[in-house]
Amino acid sequence: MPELPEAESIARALDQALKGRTITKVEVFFPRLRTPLEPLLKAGLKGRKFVDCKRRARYAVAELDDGRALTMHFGMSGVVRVEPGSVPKRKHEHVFIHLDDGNIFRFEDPRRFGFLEVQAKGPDGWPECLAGIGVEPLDRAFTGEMLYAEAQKRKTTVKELLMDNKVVTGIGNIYAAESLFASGVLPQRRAGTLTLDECKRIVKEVKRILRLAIKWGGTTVSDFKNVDGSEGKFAQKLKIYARKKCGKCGADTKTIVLGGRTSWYCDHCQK
DNA sequence: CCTTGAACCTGCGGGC
DNA sequence: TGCCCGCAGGTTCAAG
Repeated sequence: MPELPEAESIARALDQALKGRTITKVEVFFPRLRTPLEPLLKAGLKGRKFVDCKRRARYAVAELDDGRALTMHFGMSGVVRVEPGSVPKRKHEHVFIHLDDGNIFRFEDPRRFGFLEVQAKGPDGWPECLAGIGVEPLDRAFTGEMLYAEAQKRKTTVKELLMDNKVVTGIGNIYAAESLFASGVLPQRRAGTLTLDECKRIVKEVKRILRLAIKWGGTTVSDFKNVDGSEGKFAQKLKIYARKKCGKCGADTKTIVLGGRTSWYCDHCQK
């Protein structure tokens, strides 16, 4: 599923496709995703206009002209499209939001781990469900010093720390693996053993890889599609995730399960 | 507090 | 051909 680069690609595309469009009808074809979908039907969306769409963590937040926001998360298998009504409904498309230009915003999600709700905005301008999440990895506040301070407090591995949304948001299984590989740090290293220099290197690589992945439209492993239907081209740039051979030295990669997730590494290139 | 493991789902590929 | 198992970009909740 979409990690930060995929959510960013979706949010940017939706900003273009939805901005200024008025909602003419909402249809729901399944009772629930992660949460029930009835409230969406009863939210009074007809006649509301989209103002813009932004990303926060792995959420895309489409703001409405009444101060509320259509807030979405893509779970493991969520795909969003904006297509004409003439395109037949796919099997796992659970929500249609019809627009005044004849297009339909469609939310497809086979595994239904996704999230789609109309939320009131809190004092910080973001929907209430986003309160309490960690720092944005591309923000200036995410520094080597900050990561080092967090690492000192914990007994977990560095990979689990990078994937902890309460610390830093949006880094999932793919980009944690790629960032640690690029940093030369083993994913199973205890966070408390990291030096400040290593934390600085990890932060630098996280930012570089996320920016690069955004540039390539994210990573498609199997399900993910951009709003225009294209695949995430960063899949071709992966050096370690789901690879049999290390993308740098060519040695056989190894895996270890950390926090319940398969973690790929090269014990020659990472220490 | 923190850490761990299970649960929520469908689809796909591999082994038999 | 079909069945069973394990696994997949995430998040949340209960239990220790």
